[in-house]
Amino acid sequence: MAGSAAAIAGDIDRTSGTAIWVQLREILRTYIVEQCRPGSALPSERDLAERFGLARMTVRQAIDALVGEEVIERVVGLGTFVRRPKLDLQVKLTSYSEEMQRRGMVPAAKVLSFEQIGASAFLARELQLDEGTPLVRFRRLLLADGEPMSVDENFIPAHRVPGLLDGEPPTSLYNVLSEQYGLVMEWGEDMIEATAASPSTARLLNVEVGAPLLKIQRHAFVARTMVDYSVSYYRADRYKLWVPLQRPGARRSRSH
Amino acid sequence: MAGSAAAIAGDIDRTSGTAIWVQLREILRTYIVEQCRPGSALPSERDLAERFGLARMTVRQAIDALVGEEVIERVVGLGTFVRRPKLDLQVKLTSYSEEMQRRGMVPAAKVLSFEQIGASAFLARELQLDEGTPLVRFRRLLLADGEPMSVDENFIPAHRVPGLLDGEPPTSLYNVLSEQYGLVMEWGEDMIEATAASPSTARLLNVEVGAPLLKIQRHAFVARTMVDYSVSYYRADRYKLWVPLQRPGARRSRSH
DNA sequence: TTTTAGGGCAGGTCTAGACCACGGGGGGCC
DNA sequence: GGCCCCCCGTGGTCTAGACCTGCCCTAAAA
Repeated sequence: MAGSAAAIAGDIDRTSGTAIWVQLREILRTYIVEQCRPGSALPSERDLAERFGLARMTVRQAIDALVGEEVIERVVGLGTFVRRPKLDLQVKLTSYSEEMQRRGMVPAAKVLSFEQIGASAFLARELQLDEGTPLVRFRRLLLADGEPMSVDENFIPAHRVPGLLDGEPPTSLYNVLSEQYGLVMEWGEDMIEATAASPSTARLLNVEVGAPLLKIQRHAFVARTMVDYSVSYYRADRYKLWVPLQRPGARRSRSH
Repeated sequence: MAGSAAAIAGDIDRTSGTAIWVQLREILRTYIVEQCRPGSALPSERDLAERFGLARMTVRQAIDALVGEEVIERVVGLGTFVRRPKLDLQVKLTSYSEEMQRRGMVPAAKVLSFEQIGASAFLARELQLDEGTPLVRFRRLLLADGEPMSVDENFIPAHRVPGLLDGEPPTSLYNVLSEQYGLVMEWGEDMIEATAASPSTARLLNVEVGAPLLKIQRHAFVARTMVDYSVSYYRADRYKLWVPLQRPGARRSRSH
Protein backbone atom coordinates (compact mmCIF):
# COMPACT_ATOMS: atom_id res chain seq x y z
CA MET A 1 0.00 0.00 0.00
CA ALA A 2 2.27 2.76 1.16
CA GLY A 3 5.51 2.82 -0.76
CA SER A 4 8.24 1.05 1.13
CA ALA A 5 10.52 3.44 2.93
CA ALA A 6 13.45 1.55 1.45
CA ALA A 7 12.43 2.86 -1.98
CA ILE A 8 13.40 6.39 -1.03
CA ALA A 9 16.79 7.49 -2.27
CA GLY A 10 19.15 9.71 -0.33
CA ASP A 11 20.62 9.86 3.13
CA ILE A 12 21.05 12.27 5.96
CA ASP A 13 24.39 14.00 6.35
CA ARG A 14 24.83 14.80 9.99
CA THR A 15 27.97 16.83 9.38
CA SER A 16 26.55 19.15 6.72
CA GLY A 17 25.29 21.78 9.08
CA THR A 18 21.90 21.72 7.44
CA ALA A 19 19.14 20.79 9.84
CA ILE A 20 18.27 17.14 9.56
CA TRP A 21 14.57 17.83 9.10
CA VAL A 22 15.37 20.18 6.22
CA GLN A 23 17.44 17.48 4.54
CA LEU A 24 14.66 14.97 5.02
CA ARG A 25 12.11 17.45 3.70
CA GLU A 26 14.08 17.79 0.48
CA ILE A 27 14.60 14.05 0.18
CA LEU A 28 10.87 13.57 0.54
CA ARG A 29 10.12 16.37 -1.89
CA THR A 30 12.30 14.73 -4.53
CA TYR A 31 10.73 11.37 -3.85
CA ILE A 32 7.25 12.85 -4.18
CA VAL A 33 8.01 14.62 -7.43
CA GLU A 34 9.87 11.76 -9.04
CA GLN A 35 8.10 8.68 -7.80
CA CYS A 36 4.64 9.63 -6.67
CA ARG A 37 1.30 10.46 -8.22
CA PRO A 38 -1.51 12.40 -6.56
CA GLY A 39 -3.07 10.23 -3.91
CA SER A 40 0.01 8.07 -3.40
CA ALA A 41 0.68 7.23 0.21
CA LEU A 42 4.00 8.09 1.77
CA PRO A 43 5.66 5.57 4.06
CA SER A 44 4.45 5.95 7.61
CA GLU A 45 6.25 8.27 9.98
CA ARG A 46 7.55 5.31 11.96
CA ASP A 47 8.88 3.62 8.81
CA LEU A 48 10.63 6.82 7.76
CA ALA A 49 12.13 7.24 11.21
CA GLU A 50 13.56 3.75 11.04
CA ARG A 51 14.71 4.06 7.42
CA PHE A 52 16.70 7.23 8.14
CA GLY A 53 17.63 6.45 11.71
CA LEU A 54 15.78 9.45 13.16
CA ALA A 55 13.35 10.12 15.94
CA ARG A 56 9.75 10.24 14.86
CA MET A 57 9.46 13.85 16.04
CA THR A 58 12.17 14.80 13.57
CA VAL A 59 10.39 13.02 10.75
CA ARG A 60 7.21 14.81 11.73
CA GLN A 61 8.96 18.16 11.49
CA ALA A 62 9.93 17.43 7.89
CA ILE A 63 6.43 16.24 7.07
CA ASP A 64 4.92 19.26 8.84
CA ALA A 65 6.80 21.51 6.47
CA LEU A 66 5.48 19.74 3.39
CA VAL A 67 1.97 19.73 4.81
CA GLY A 68 2.33 23.46 5.36
CA GLU A 69 3.26 23.83 1.71
CA GLU A 70 0.19 21.79 0.79
CA VAL A 71 2.36 19.28 -1.02
CA ILE A 72 1.02 16.40 1.04
CA GLU A 73 -1.78 15.92 3.52
CA ARG A 74 -2.26 13.81 6.57
CA VAL A 75 -5.25 11.63 7.29
CA VAL A 76 -5.51 10.27 10.81
CA GLY A 77 -5.66 6.53 10.90
CA LEU A 78 -4.76 6.20 7.25
CA GLY A 79 -1.48 7.84 6.43
CA THR A 80 0.08 10.73 4.57
CA PHE A 81 -0.81 11.33 0.96
CA VAL A 82 0.43 13.30 -2.00
CA ARG A 83 -1.96 16.09 -2.95
CA ARG A 84 -2.99 17.20 -6.36
CA PRO A 85 -0.66 20.08 -7.25
CA LYS A 86 -2.50 23.34 -6.80
CA LEU A 87 -3.50 25.60 -9.61
CA ASP A 88 -0.67 27.86 -10.44
CA LEU A 89 -2.38 31.11 -11.29
CA GLN A 90 -2.21 32.48 -7.81
CA VAL A 91 -1.11 35.98 -7.00
CA LYS A 92 2.54 35.66 -6.27
CA LEU A 93 5.60 37.75 -6.01
CA THR A 94 6.79 37.09 -9.50
CA SER A 95 8.22 39.40 -12.05
CA TYR A 96 6.25 40.41 -15.09
CA SER A 97 8.33 38.22 -17.38
CA GLU A 98 7.82 35.13 -15.24
CA GLU A 99 4.14 35.90 -14.93
CA MET A 100 3.54 36.25 -18.64
CA GLN A 101 5.59 33.22 -19.53
CA ARG A 102 3.50 31.22 -17.11
CA ARG A 103 0.44 32.45 -18.93
CA GLY A 104 1.95 31.30 -22.20
CA MET A 105 2.45 34.76 -23.64
CA VAL A 106 5.57 36.39 -25.01
CA PRO A 107 6.63 39.24 -22.74
CA ALA A 108 8.34 42.34 -24.00
CA ALA A 109 8.94 45.81 -22.67
CA LYS A 110 9.53 49.29 -23.96
CA VAL A 111 11.53 51.47 -21.61
CA LEU A 112 9.89 54.86 -21.05
CA SER A 113 12.36 56.16 -18.54
CA PHE A 114 15.30 54.94 -16.52
CA GLU A 115 16.79 57.57 -14.27
CA GLN A 116 17.65 58.70 -10.79
CA ILE A 117 15.28 60.97 -8.93
CA GLY A 118 14.86 62.25 -5.39
CA ALA A 119 12.02 60.79 -3.37
CA SER A 120 8.97 63.02 -3.34
CA ALA A 121 6.98 63.29 -0.13
CA PHE A 122 4.60 60.65 -1.45
CA LEU A 123 7.33 58.25 -2.53
CA ALA A 124 9.22 58.78 0.70
CA ARG A 125 6.17 57.73 2.64
CA GLU A 126 5.49 54.70 0.45
CA LEU A 127 9.09 53.52 0.63
CA GLN A 128 9.52 54.42 4.29
CA LEU A 129 12.49 56.63 3.51
CA ASP A 130 13.38 60.27 3.98
CA GLU A 131 12.23 62.78 1.46
CA GLY A 132 14.87 63.43 -1.20
CA THR A 133 16.49 60.01 -0.87
CA PRO A 134 17.91 59.04 -4.27
CA LEU A 135 15.72 56.54 -6.07
CA VAL A 136 16.02 54.71 -9.33
CA ARG A 137 12.87 55.22 -11.35
CA PHE A 138 12.18 52.68 -14.04
CA ARG A 139 9.10 53.17 -16.14
CA ARG A 140 8.11 50.75 -18.85
CA LEU A 141 5.35 49.83 -21.20
CA LEU A 142 4.93 46.09 -20.87
CA LEU A 143 3.69 44.05 -23.78
CA ALA A 144 2.34 40.56 -24.12
CA ASP A 145 2.32 38.97 -27.53
CA GLY A 146 3.15 42.38 -28.95
CA GLU A 147 0.09 44.15 -27.52
CA PRO A 148 0.29 46.64 -24.66
CA MET A 149 -0.57 45.02 -21.37
CA SER A 150 0.40 47.50 -18.71
CA VAL A 151 2.31 50.59 -17.77
CA ASP A 152 4.68 49.87 -14.99
CA GLU A 153 6.72 52.14 -12.77
CA ASN A 154 9.23 50.87 -10.24
CA PHE A 155 11.02 52.85 -7.56
CA ILE A 156 14.07 51.35 -5.92
CA PRO A 157 16.31 53.01 -3.36
CA ALA A 158 19.45 53.92 -5.35
CA HIS A 159 21.84 52.74 -2.65
CA ARG A 160 20.55 49.21 -3.04
CA VAL A 161 21.52 49.04 -6.71
CA PRO A 162 24.84 50.86 -7.22
CA GLY A 163 25.85 51.13 -10.84
CA LEU A 164 22.49 50.00 -12.14
CA LEU A 165 21.98 53.23 -14.05
CA ASP A 166 25.39 52.95 -15.73
CA GLY A 167 24.31 50.00 -17.82
CA GLU A 168 21.50 49.32 -20.19
CA PRO A 169 18.00 49.21 -18.74
CA PRO A 170 17.43 45.64 -17.60
CA THR A 171 15.13 43.37 -19.56
CA SER A 172 13.82 41.67 -16.49
CA LEU A 173 14.06 43.88 -13.44
CA TYR A 174 13.61 41.19 -10.83
CA ASN A 175 16.23 39.02 -12.52
CA VAL A 176 18.83 41.77 -12.38
CA LEU A 177 17.95 42.60 -8.80
CA SER A 178 18.41 39.02 -7.71
CA GLU A 179 21.36 38.06 -9.86
CA GLN A 180 23.46 41.22 -9.67
CA TYR A 181 22.44 42.61 -6.32
CA GLY A 182 21.30 39.55 -4.41
CA LEU A 183 17.93 41.16 -3.84
CA VAL A 184 15.47 38.29 -3.94
CA MET A 185 12.01 39.56 -3.18
CA GLU A 186 10.67 37.56 -0.31
CA TRP A 187 7.26 38.96 0.39
CA GLY A 188 5.08 41.86 -0.43
CA GLU A 189 1.70 43.46 -0.47
CA ASP A 190 -0.48 44.37 -3.40
CA MET A 191 -3.09 47.09 -3.22
CA ILE A 192 -5.62 46.50 -5.93
CA GLU A 193 -8.16 48.93 -7.27
CA ALA A 194 -10.02 49.78 -10.39
CA THR A 195 -9.42 53.07 -12.12
CA ALA A 196 -10.09 54.82 -15.39
CA ALA A 197 -7.40 55.40 -18.01
CA SER A 198 -5.95 58.89 -18.06
CA PRO A 199 -5.27 60.36 -21.51
CA SER A 200 -1.55 59.64 -21.36
CA THR A 201 -1.97 56.13 -20.04
CA ALA A 202 -4.72 55.47 -22.54
CA ARG A 203 -2.44 56.37 -25.43
CA LEU A 204 0.33 54.16 -24.16
CA LEU A 205 -1.97 51.21 -23.63
CA ASN A 206 -3.86 51.77 -26.83
CA VAL A 207 -7.26 52.03 -25.16
CA GLU A 208 -9.94 54.71 -24.91
CA VAL A 209 -9.58 57.44 -22.35
CA GLY A 210 -11.60 56.37 -19.32
CA ALA A 211 -11.32 52.67 -20.10
CA PRO A 212 -11.20 50.56 -16.96
CA LEU A 213 -7.75 49.61 -15.69
CA LEU A 214 -6.57 47.50 -12.83
CA LYS A 215 -4.22 49.55 -10.71
CA ILE A 216 -1.85 47.51 -8.63
CA GLN A 217 0.50 49.10 -6.15
CA ARG A 218 3.12 46.77 -4.86
CA HIS A 219 5.49 46.96 -1.92
CA ALA A 220 8.12 44.26 -2.13
CA PHE A 221 10.48 43.39 0.67
CA VAL A 222 13.76 41.65 1.25
CA ALA A 223 13.92 40.66 4.89
CA ARG A 224 12.46 43.67 6.68
CA THR A 225 13.45 46.28 4.16
CA MET A 226 11.32 47.54 1.36
CA VAL A 227 13.26 47.32 -1.85
CA ASP A 228 10.70 48.05 -4.50
CA TYR A 229 7.59 50.16 -4.72
CA SER A 230 5.75 49.91 -7.97
CA VAL A 231 2.57 51.11 -9.57
CA SER A 232 1.14 49.24 -12.52
CA TYR A 233 -1.88 49.91 -14.68
CA TYR A 234 -3.16 46.80 -16.40
CA ARG A 235 -5.62 46.76 -19.24
CA ALA A 236 -8.79 45.30 -17.78
CA ASP A 237 -9.63 43.55 -21.02
CA ARG A 238 -6.40 41.59 -20.94
CA TYR A 239 -5.67 40.92 -17.32
CA LYS A 240 -7.43 39.26 -14.42
CA LEU A 241 -6.18 38.33 -11.02
CA TRP A 242 -6.84 35.08 -9.29
CA VAL A 243 -6.73 35.17 -5.52
CA PRO A 244 -7.07 32.22 -3.18
CA LEU A 245 -9.01 32.86 0.00
CA GLN A 246 -9.05 31.47 3.43
CA ARG A 247 -11.48 31.78 6.24
CA PRO A 248 -9.97 34.16 8.81
CA GLY A 249 -8.71 32.19 11.73
CA ALA A 250 -8.78 29.00 9.70
CA ARG A 251 -5.50 27.28 10.20
CA ARG A 252 -4.25 24.90 7.57
CA SER A 253 -7.44 22.96 7.11
CA ARG A 254 -7.01 19.36 6.18
CA SER A 255 -9.81 19.35 3.66
CA HIS A 256 -9.48 21.25 0.39
CA MET B 1 12.22 42.62 30.22
CA ALA B 2 10.00 39.75 29.23
CA GLY B 3 6.74 39.69 31.13
CA SER B 4 6.84 37.25 33.97
CA ALA B 5 5.16 33.99 33.14
CA ALA B 6 3.29 34.26 36.42
CA ALA B 7 1.41 37.23 35.01
CA ILE B 8 -0.43 35.01 32.57
CA ALA B 9 -3.93 34.06 33.63
CA GLY B 10 -5.48 30.69 32.99
CA ASP B 11 -4.59 27.09 33.46
CA ILE B 12 -4.47 23.88 31.52
CA ASP B 13 -7.36 21.45 31.92
CA ARG B 14 -5.99 18.01 31.27
CA THR B 15 -9.41 16.41 31.36
CA SER B 16 -11.10 18.67 28.83
CA GLY B 17 -10.23 16.62 25.79
CA THR B 18 -8.87 19.70 24.06
CA ALA B 19 -5.23 19.35 23.14
CA ILE B 20 -2.99 21.02 25.69
CA TRP B 21 -1.12 23.01 23.09
CA VAL B 22 -4.43 24.35 21.78
CA GLN B 23 -5.42 25.44 25.27
CA LEU B 24 -2.07 27.11 25.76
CA ARG B 25 -2.33 28.78 22.38
CA GLU B 26 -5.62 30.37 23.39
CA ILE B 27 -4.29 31.36 26.81
CA LEU B 28 -1.37 33.05 25.10
CA ARG B 29 -3.62 34.67 22.52
CA THR B 30 -5.75 36.18 25.27
CA TYR B 31 -2.67 37.32 27.14
CA ILE B 32 -1.26 38.91 24.00
CA VAL B 33 -4.46 40.76 23.18
CA GLU B 34 -5.20 41.91 26.70
CA GLN B 35 -1.82 42.61 28.20
CA CYS B 36 0.66 43.14 25.41
CA ARG B 37 1.61 45.84 23.00
CA PRO B 38 3.45 45.38 19.71
CA GLY B 39 7.05 44.53 20.44
CA SER B 40 6.36 43.15 23.90
CA ALA B 41 8.33 40.06 24.71
CA LEU B 42 6.57 36.88 25.74
CA PRO B 43 7.99 34.87 28.60
CA SER B 44 10.62 32.45 27.39
CA GLU B 45 9.59 29.00 26.30
CA ARG B 46 11.29 27.50 29.34
CA ASP B 47 9.46 29.87 31.68
CA LEU B 48 6.15 29.02 30.09
CA ALA B 49 6.88 25.31 30.35
CA GLU B 50 7.55 25.70 34.05
CA ARG B 51 4.61 28.04 34.66
CA PHE B 52 2.12 25.60 33.12
CA GLY B 53 3.89 22.40 34.03
CA LEU B 54 4.46 21.33 30.45
CA ALA B 55 7.31 20.05 28.36
CA ARG B 56 9.04 22.71 26.32
CA MET B 57 8.13 20.90 23.09
CA THR B 58 4.48 21.33 23.96
CA VAL B 59 4.95 25.02 24.63
CA ARG B 60 6.74 25.31 21.31
CA GLN B 61 3.80 23.73 19.54
CA ALA B 62 1.48 26.41 20.91
CA ILE B 63 3.94 29.15 20.00
CA ASP B 64 4.48 27.63 16.55
CA ALA B 65 0.78 28.02 15.88
CA LEU B 66 0.79 31.71 16.81
CA VAL B 67 3.92 32.30 14.76
CA GLY B 68 2.14 30.64 11.85
CA GLU B 69 -0.70 33.09 12.32
CA GLU B 70 1.82 35.92 12.36
CA VAL B 71 0.60 37.03 15.77
CA ILE B 72 4.07 36.76 17.26
CA GLU B 73 7.55 36.24 15.93
CA ARG B 74 10.63 34.53 17.19
CA VAL B 75 14.09 36.04 17.29
CA VAL B 76 16.92 33.65 18.00
CA GLY B 77 18.89 34.62 21.04
CA LEU B 78 16.38 37.27 22.07
CA GLY B 79 12.95 35.85 22.57
CA THR B 80 9.45 35.83 21.19
CA PHE B 81 7.72 39.08 20.44
CA VAL B 82 4.28 40.39 19.72
CA ARG B 83 4.00 41.63 16.16
CA ARG B 84 2.30 44.73 14.94
CA PRO B 85 -1.18 43.58 14.02
CA LYS B 86 -1.23 43.31 10.30
CA LEU B 87 -3.21 45.68 8.21
CA ASP B 88 -6.65 44.33 8.37
CA LEU B 89 -7.78 44.84 4.84
CA GLN B 90 -6.60 41.48 3.65
CA VAL B 91 -8.64 39.44 1.22
CA LYS B 92 -10.48 36.91 3.27
CA LEU B 93 -13.50 34.78 3.03
CA THR B 94 -15.69 37.07 5.05
CA SER B 95 -19.19 38.22 4.44
CA TYR B 96 -19.87 41.74 3.37
CA SER B 97 -21.24 42.70 6.79
CA GLU B 98 -18.16 41.42 8.60
CA GLU B 99 -15.93 43.09 6.06
CA MET B 100 -17.53 46.51 6.39
CA GLN B 101 -17.72 46.34 10.15
CA ARG B 102 -14.03 45.58 10.21
CA ARG B 103 -13.47 48.66 8.14
CA GLY B 104 -15.47 50.70 10.61
CA MET B 105 -18.41 51.38 8.34
CA VAL B 106 -22.09 50.71 8.83
CA PRO B 107 -23.25 48.02 6.42
CA ALA B 108 -26.73 47.91 4.97
CA ALA B 109 -28.35 46.21 2.05
CA LYS B 110 -31.27 46.69 -0.26
CA VAL B 111 -32.64 43.48 -1.69
CA LEU B 112 -33.08 43.65 -5.44
CA SER B 113 -34.23 40.11 -5.94
CA PHE B 114 -34.55 36.90 -3.97
CA GLU B 115 -35.89 34.01 -5.97
CA GLN B 116 -35.38 30.56 -7.35
CA ILE B 117 -34.09 30.12 -10.88
CA GLY B 118 -32.75 27.30 -12.98
CA ALA B 119 -29.04 27.27 -13.69
CA SER B 120 -28.17 28.73 -17.06
CA ALA B 121 -25.38 27.14 -19.03
CA PHE B 122 -22.99 29.73 -17.69
CA LEU B 123 -24.06 29.34 -14.07
CA ALA B 124 -24.04 25.57 -14.39
CA ARG B 125 -20.43 25.70 -15.48
CA GLU B 126 -19.42 28.14 -12.74
CA LEU B 127 -21.12 26.11 -10.02
CA GLN B 128 -20.08 22.76 -11.47
CA LEU B 129 -23.70 21.60 -11.65
CA ASP B 130 -26.04 20.43 -14.38
CA GLU B 131 -27.88 22.97 -16.42
CA GLY B 132 -31.32 23.69 -15.01
CA THR B 133 -30.41 22.78 -11.43
CA PRO B 134 -32.52 24.96 -9.11
CA LEU B 135 -30.54 27.83 -7.66
CA VAL B 136 -31.36 30.53 -5.18
CA ARG B 137 -30.52 33.88 -6.67
CA PHE B 138 -29.99 36.71 -4.23
CA ARG B 139 -29.22 40.10 -5.63
CA ARG B 140 -28.57 43.10 -3.44
CA LEU B 141 -27.36 46.63 -3.44
CA LEU B 142 -24.88 46.88 -0.61
CA LEU B 143 -24.36 50.12 1.22
CA ALA B 144 -21.70 51.39 3.55
CA ASP B 145 -22.50 54.38 5.71
CA GLY B 146 -25.62 54.85 3.60
CA GLU B 147 -23.79 55.20 0.29
CA PRO B 148 -23.88 52.53 -2.40
CA MET B 149 -20.79 50.35 -2.27
CA SER B 150 -21.48 47.42 -4.52
CA VAL B 151 -24.00 45.38 -6.40
CA ASP B 152 -23.84 41.81 -5.32
CA GLU B 153 -25.36 38.67 -6.76
CA ASN B 154 -25.14 35.30 -5.08
CA PHE B 155 -26.09 31.92 -6.52
CA ILE B 156 -26.54 29.01 -4.17
CA PRO B 157 -27.70 25.50 -5.08
CA ALA B 158 -31.29 25.38 -3.81
CA HIS B 159 -30.96 21.93 -2.30
CA ARG B 160 -28.34 23.24 0.13
CA VAL B 161 -30.72 25.77 1.62
CA PRO B 162 -34.20 24.23 1.86
CA GLY B 163 -36.83 26.70 3.02
CA LEU B 164 -34.58 29.70 2.64
CA LEU B 165 -36.92 31.32 0.16
CA ASP B 166 -39.93 30.89 2.47
CA GLY B 167 -38.62 33.45 4.93
CA GLU B 168 -37.53 37.02 4.69
CA PRO B 169 -34.37 37.73 2.69
CA PRO B 170 -31.50 37.38 5.12
CA THR B 171 -29.67 40.43 6.35
CA SER B 172 -26.33 38.70 6.39
CA LEU B 173 -26.21 35.86 3.92
CA TYR B 174 -23.15 34.13 5.29
CA ASN B 175 -24.58 34.28 8.81
CA VAL B 176 -27.77 32.52 7.76
CA LEU B 177 -25.86 29.96 5.78
CA SER B 178 -23.67 29.09 8.72
CA GLU B 179 -26.25 29.34 11.50
CA GLN B 180 -29.28 27.78 9.84
CA TYR B 181 -27.68 25.45 7.34
CA GLY B 182 -24.32 24.71 8.88
CA LEU B 183 -22.59 25.96 5.76
CA VAL B 184 -19.43 27.61 6.96
CA MET B 185 -17.41 28.77 4.01
CA GLU B 186 -13.98 27.30 4.35
CA TRP B 187 -12.09 28.43 1.32
CA GLY B 188 -12.58 30.05 -1.99
CA GLU B 189 -11.17 31.81 -4.97
CA ASP B 190 -11.65 35.35 -6.13
CA MET B 191 -11.26 36.42 -9.72
CA ILE B 192 -10.57 40.11 -9.79
CA GLU B 193 -10.80 42.44 -12.73
CA ALA B 194 -11.54 46.01 -13.58
CA THR B 195 -14.59 46.87 -15.60
CA ALA B 196 -16.70 49.86 -16.59
CA ALA B 197 -20.12 50.52 -15.12
CA SER B 198 -23.01 49.49 -17.32
CA PRO B 199 -25.97 51.90 -17.36
CA SER B 200 -28.05 49.79 -14.97
CA THR B 201 -25.20 49.18 -12.57
CA ALA B 202 -24.22 52.81 -12.75
CA ARG B 203 -27.68 53.91 -11.69
CA LEU B 204 -27.73 51.52 -8.77
CA LEU B 205 -24.30 52.54 -7.58
CA ASN B 206 -24.90 56.22 -8.19
CA VAL B 207 -21.90 56.67 -10.47
CA GLU B 208 -21.42 57.72 -14.08
CA VAL B 209 -21.89 55.18 -16.83
CA GLY B 210 -18.45 53.84 -17.67
CA ALA B 211 -17.02 54.60 -14.23
CA PRO B 212 -14.38 52.07 -13.19
CA LEU B 213 -15.60 49.21 -11.03
CA LEU B 214 -13.84 46.32 -9.38
CA LYS B 215 -15.51 43.11 -10.48
CA ILE B 216 -15.00 40.24 -8.13
CA GLN B 217 -16.24 36.78 -8.92
CA ARG B 218 -16.09 34.43 -5.99
CA HIS B 219 -16.35 30.69 -5.71
CA ALA B 220 -16.78 29.62 -2.10
CA PHE B 221 -16.50 26.08 -0.87
CA VAL B 222 -17.51 23.96 2.07
CA ALA B 223 -15.26 20.94 2.13
CA ARG B 224 -14.91 20.06 -1.54
CA THR B 225 -18.29 21.32 -2.66
CA MET B 226 -18.98 24.72 -4.10
CA VAL B 227 -21.78 26.35 -2.19
CA ASP B 228 -21.76 29.89 -3.43
CA TYR B 229 -20.89 31.62 -6.65
CA SER B 230 -21.12 35.36 -6.55
CA VAL B 231 -20.42 38.34 -8.73
CA SER B 232 -19.88 41.73 -7.16
CA TYR B 233 -19.26 45.12 -8.67
CA TYR B 234 -17.54 47.49 -6.26
CA ARG B 235 -17.25 51.21 -6.72
CA ALA B 236 -13.58 51.82 -7.42
CA ASP B 237 -13.65 55.12 -5.57
CA ARG B 238 -14.76 53.42 -2.36
CA TYR B 239 -13.09 50.06 -2.36
CA LYS B 240 -9.58 48.72 -2.54
CA LEU B 241 -8.23 45.29 -1.98
CA TRP B 242 -5.16 44.45 -0.02
CA VAL B 243 -3.43 41.22 -0.97
CA PRO B 244 -0.44 39.70 0.77
CA LEU B 245 2.10 38.04 -1.48
CA GLN B 246 4.61 35.34 -1.13
CA ARG B 247 7.46 34.26 -3.28
CA PRO B 248 6.48 31.02 -4.98
CA GLY B 249 8.16 28.19 -3.17
CA ALA B 250 8.92 30.44 -0.21
CA ARG B 251 8.20 28.68 3.01
CA ARG B 252 7.02 30.67 5.99
CA SER B 253 10.03 32.91 6.22
CA ARG B 254 11.04 33.76 9.73
CA SER B 255 11.70 37.36 8.92
CA HIS B 256 8.80 39.73 8.24
C1' DT C 1 38.34 54.74 26.82
C1' DT C 2 37.96 51.11 23.77
C1' DT C 3 38.15 46.40 22.76
C1' DT C 4 37.53 41.65 23.73
C1' DA C 5 36.21 37.34 26.10
C1' DG C 6 32.68 35.02 28.57
C1' DG C 7 28.53 33.94 30.80
C1' DG C 8 23.77 33.56 30.65
C1' DC C 9 19.74 33.07 28.32
C1' DA C 10 17.06 33.12 24.17
C1' DG C 11 15.28 30.05 20.47
C1' DG C 12 16.55 25.75 17.13
C1' DT C 13 17.09 21.06 16.81
C1' DC C 14 17.00 16.28 18.11
C1' DT C 15 16.11 12.02 20.79
C1' DA C 16 13.50 7.90 22.52
C1' DG C 17 10.21 6.86 24.37
C1' DA C 18 4.71 7.04 25.90
C1' DC C 19 -0.35 6.98 25.27
C1' DC C 20 -4.43 8.54 22.52
C1' DA C 21 -8.21 8.44 18.79
C1' DC C 22 -9.30 7.08 14.41
C1' DG C 23 -9.99 3.91 10.40
C1' DG C 24 -10.01 -0.38 7.95
C1' DG C 25 -10.05 -5.05 7.42
C1' DG C 26 -10.34 -9.65 8.90
C1' DG C 27 -12.07 -13.11 11.77
C1' DG C 28 -15.53 -14.81 14.55
C1' DC C 29 -20.29 -15.05 15.71
C1' DC C 30 -25.13 -15.28 14.44
C1' DG D 1 -23.88 -15.44 3.91
C1' DG D 2 -23.96 -11.36 6.50
C1' DC D 3 -23.00 -8.52 10.34
C1' DC D 4 -20.23 -6.79 14.05
C1' DC D 5 -16.32 -6.24 16.90
C1' DC D 6 -11.64 -6.20 17.84
C1' DC D 7 -6.82 -5.77 16.32
C1' DC D 8 -3.47 -3.21 14.43
C1' DG D 9 -1.39 0.45 11.99
C1' DT D 10 -1.83 5.40 11.26
C1' DG D 11 -1.26 10.10 12.61
C1' DG D 12 -1.89 13.32 17.04
C1' DT D 13 -0.10 14.58 21.25
C1' DC D 14 3.02 14.82 25.09
C1' DT D 15 7.23 14.19 27.98
C1' DA D 16 11.96 15.19 29.84
C1' DG D 17 15.69 15.55 28.76
C1' DA D 18 20.14 16.86 25.47
C1' DC D 19 23.22 19.98 22.85
C1' DC D 20 23.56 23.68 19.31
C1' DT D 21 23.93 28.66 17.73
C1' DG D 22 22.96 33.51 18.21
C1' DC D 23 22.53 37.62 21.01
C1' DC D 24 23.38 40.86 24.68
C1' DC D 25 25.64 42.47 28.55
C1' DT D 26 29.29 42.72 31.67
C1' DA D 27 33.74 42.51 33.36
C1' DA D 28 38.39 42.20 32.36
C1' DA D 29 42.13 43.43 29.37
C1' DA D 30 44.51 46.61 26.24
